[in-house]
Amino acid sequence: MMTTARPCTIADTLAVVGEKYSLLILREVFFGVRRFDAMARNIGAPRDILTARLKRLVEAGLLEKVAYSERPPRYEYRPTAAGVELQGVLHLLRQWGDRHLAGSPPVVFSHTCGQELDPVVTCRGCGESVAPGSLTADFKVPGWGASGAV
Amino acid sequence: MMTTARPCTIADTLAVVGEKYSLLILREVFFGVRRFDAMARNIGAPRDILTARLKRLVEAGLLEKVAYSERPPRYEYRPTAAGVELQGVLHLLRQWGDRHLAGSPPVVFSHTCGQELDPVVTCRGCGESVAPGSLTADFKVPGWGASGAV
DNA sequence: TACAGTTAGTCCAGTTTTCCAACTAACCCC
DNA sequence: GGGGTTAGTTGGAAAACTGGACTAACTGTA
Repeated sequence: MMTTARPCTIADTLAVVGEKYSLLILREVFFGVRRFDAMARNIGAPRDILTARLKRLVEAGLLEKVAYSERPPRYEYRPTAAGVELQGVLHLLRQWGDRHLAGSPPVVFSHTCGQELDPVVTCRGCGESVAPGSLTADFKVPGWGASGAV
Repeated sequence: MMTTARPCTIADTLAVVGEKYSLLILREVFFGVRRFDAMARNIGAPRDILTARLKRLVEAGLLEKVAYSERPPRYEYRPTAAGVELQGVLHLLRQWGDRHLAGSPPVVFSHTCGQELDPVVTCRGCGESVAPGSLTADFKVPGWGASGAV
């Protein structure tokens, strides 16, 4: 009888950034907002929750806490390289919402190429977009499915 | 005084798929697991929570509930086109975890091109990858920042 | 010196959500 | 009739979230 959940990196990643507000903290940090008060305002998160989330993100290596004042001690939060790697997730979430939810986009991004950003997930190997059905899953853990198209 | 949170499509999207287990439901559905019991097992989610999440995802148009048995009435959950569009998010979350969390990947995906999938977010306009700093944000709502690099 | 303002939190009581296990309902197969 | 499958529902305890007030250590202004 199967009693544990599927071993899964997506679930593991969500254990780090899947709690309420965590991805919104990263959003703010990418917008250049790096201080506690401004984050609390922009996100609309309770301050104690924000404290807890920042702590978690620092521990997980997505943000680093940097002093910008000695007295009184004051810190700001900067994205690490690992944190920056999650920017794509935010682009895709924004794209999905802009496409499927009511209302006009509150922010538009322009790429250096001059075009408005429309993000596409591609395969690094061949450069083609990753279309549904273009993948084969190979499960490495016994009991959790064989190879199959996704 | 600013009292409301930043208007943001990312936050709006997370209101739909940001609750605990929602993205894992989509993961299962993409693996072809479409029935309640199997989802509950594979995700490890409480059954009442699963019920609530499935309801929400159906209402939001990400899944559709399709009868596969008349008597007794039995339904399965299939991804809609809008649901499938979120697959990229899962690929990126998995990639991030495979890179930054301990343990070896429990699943590996192969693209039709023959290579192991390493997803990259690119700009549809120019085909180049979306590197940090290669974007300019243009805020459409007054009071929420001017143009700036991201 | 007094006083308002800024910044980064902490604390608390009340509400909401989640968790877990058990239970129901409607079937099928033997 | 008994056991197995499937899709939920229910209820009580535990955990998380909420909003607001509060602290501490400054800065800048009059």
